[in-house]
Amino acid sequence: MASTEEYEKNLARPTAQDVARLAEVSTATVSRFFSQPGRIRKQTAERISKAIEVLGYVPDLNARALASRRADVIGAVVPTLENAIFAEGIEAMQAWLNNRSITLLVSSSNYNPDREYQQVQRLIAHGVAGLLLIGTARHDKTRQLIQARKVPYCLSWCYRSSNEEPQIGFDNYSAGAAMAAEILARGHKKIGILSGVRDWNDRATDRVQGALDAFAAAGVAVANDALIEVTYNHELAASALETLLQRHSDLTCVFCANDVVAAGALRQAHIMGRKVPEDLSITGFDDIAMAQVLTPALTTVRLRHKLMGELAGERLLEAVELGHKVRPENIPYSIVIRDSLGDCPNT
Amino acid sequence: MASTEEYEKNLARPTAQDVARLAEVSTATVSRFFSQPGRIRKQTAERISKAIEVLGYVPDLNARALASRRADVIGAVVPTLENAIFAEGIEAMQAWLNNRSITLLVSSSNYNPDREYQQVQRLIAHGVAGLLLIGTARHDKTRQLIQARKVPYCLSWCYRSSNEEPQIGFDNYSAGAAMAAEILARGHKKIGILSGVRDWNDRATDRVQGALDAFAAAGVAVANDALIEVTYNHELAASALETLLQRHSDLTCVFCANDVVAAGALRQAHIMGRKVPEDLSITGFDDIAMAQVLTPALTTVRLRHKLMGELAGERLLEAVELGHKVRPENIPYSIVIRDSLGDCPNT
DNA sequence: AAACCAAATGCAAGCGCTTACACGAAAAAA
DNA sequence: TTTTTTCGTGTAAGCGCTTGCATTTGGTTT
Repeated sequence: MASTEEYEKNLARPTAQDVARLAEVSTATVSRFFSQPGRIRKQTAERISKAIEVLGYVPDLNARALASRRADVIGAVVPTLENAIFAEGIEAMQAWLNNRSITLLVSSSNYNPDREYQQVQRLIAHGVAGLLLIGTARHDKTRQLIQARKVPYCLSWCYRSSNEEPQIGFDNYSAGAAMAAEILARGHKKIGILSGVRDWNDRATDRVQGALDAFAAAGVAVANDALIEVTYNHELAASALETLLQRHSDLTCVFCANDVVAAGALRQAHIMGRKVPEDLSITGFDDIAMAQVLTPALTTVRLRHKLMGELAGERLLEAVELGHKVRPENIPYSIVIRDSLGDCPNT
Repeated sequence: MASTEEYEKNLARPTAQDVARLAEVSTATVSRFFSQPGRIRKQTAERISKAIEVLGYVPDLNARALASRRADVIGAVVPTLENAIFAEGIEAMQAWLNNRSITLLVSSSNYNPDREYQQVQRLIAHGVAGLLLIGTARHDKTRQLIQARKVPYCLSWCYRSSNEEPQIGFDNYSAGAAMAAEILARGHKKIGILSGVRDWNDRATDRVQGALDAFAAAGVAVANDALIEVTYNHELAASALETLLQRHSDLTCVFCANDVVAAGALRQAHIMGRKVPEDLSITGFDDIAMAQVLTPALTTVRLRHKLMGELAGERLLEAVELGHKVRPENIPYSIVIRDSLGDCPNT
């Protein structure tokens, strides 16, 4: 029965056409009801409103995007949502955008530039009006694609003054140096570093380099084999700390490039019977929620991930609406002194 | 200069039309190049392929969705990505779906049923082919909307045999009881509970109820004021534990309905000088990554969040393609015994 | 009451793609 | 060879919406 099918279909997905018919107006008016409600006579608006209600009409955003040549969607490609800093930032950005009825389309690259390119392509295929990317390191073709499509975009979680591209994030280099200064101020001379994987990751690179340079400037040398790279993972960090202490049992402080690694290190230090901070100091980076609940509570660099997410939403939307580049922002960090960093025991 | 504009526009967003022209075929063939590559002569396919490459063509998924009446998009509404269990599960689901070139559109309800309804509406407006929701508690109108649009959906992170709807998740009630059994097996009689907020949250409700019933069945009463509800937050959990111990200083074990709360409790116990597990045992729920890095390492219920995410992706896609309901799955949990649960000290 | 002017609506042409249906050519069967 | 199939492709009619332009409407002004 074609008629039954059709009836059911209409029941299932009422269109603007249906609304128009019921409200006795044209589809143009229904369309304006959404886009420019002020331009519609109150009485008409009520009829439309009632028709929408009665039919359970939900506008088709795909059709809208196609017809209007713009989508109320902004895209983001993060390395992974399993990293709490990205989850937090993205969550905040999404909340901010949703309140302005724009959709955030998120996808993950798993720290892989090839996948990032694919995801960017996919987001562009979805017609995103703007794009949030993480960090500065990526394939040229990714940048080219974005520029060719003239999609407003910005980099996030990073802020390198040397970079021309719009960035909303943190100066990881300087933050790394600042934490190093705290460490130096407590008299530490034998220092180890647990870095994140720096390949294709400017945040990890800058954090470590900032610290390294600060140590060097103070005349404190960090041996090559006193720096170990670890992927974002507690257990690997734990065993890395073990290696570090085997190589250099005289370390009094370990600078960790993120809180997850620091947590693993903290755990391992405990297992190895090194009291933190009495025997060994450990510092983190990011100030994720877990940092303050660890024992001892983690001294770390606080980065305002949520603020960053909101700001990114705001600036990206602004750029989309005004049609210019994203206004960059260097978001200040701060050092949170808790318990895991103490004075150098040999002093 | 209209011609310049047009030129630039064409440069920026080549269409299937442009590809067709360059490859000297019709747009129908270009379309088939994507949807049924096997049906195209190799030689033709190569011309199209080259044209796509040359122009940097990216298909417009909005137009595709409109014309084909189906979108390669599945939607999910989670309470929040800041909760690591959801971040993990969604990440896994997304990875699974992306590998099959379907997009996962995620949004957050912030544990608010009204927002959940809005988000579902938004996802439907985007034309999602399937929908993932968390838990069983929601507004009726949300369910009605989904059913009216005939969108395949499934509930996740929960599995209640009493529920008719397709679910892919865990039997929280029974898992709660299982952990309670472990606690009872170690001789604990004075037990406190740190629950999640149970209102509109069936997972928290079931976990606690399962434990409560198991305790009762063993003749162990949990005083009304020995159960405190806490929102998902370390600090609140810490102060809740403090309250709990003030009210009942003789507690030997605290059952926590999630790991984040357990982490806060662990921290607070340390601050209050109660040794875990010698003086006080604490159990968690979820087995998030942090659980094993805490000191002492957390005894908790392991839920396979990633597996759940992948399975949800698989089953949802299957349901979309085959046009039937989602095949449900009760995913087994397990108890992970680590250090935070010990024998009752008074034994 | 006529004349005028915003304001409110309708008309209709697409947006970029998919997909019956049709059709000619090549391959298989007769 | 002729007749069927099969295959590869084109034609063209939309999908549900927006929007420039034309038209109508209702309220103001004279």
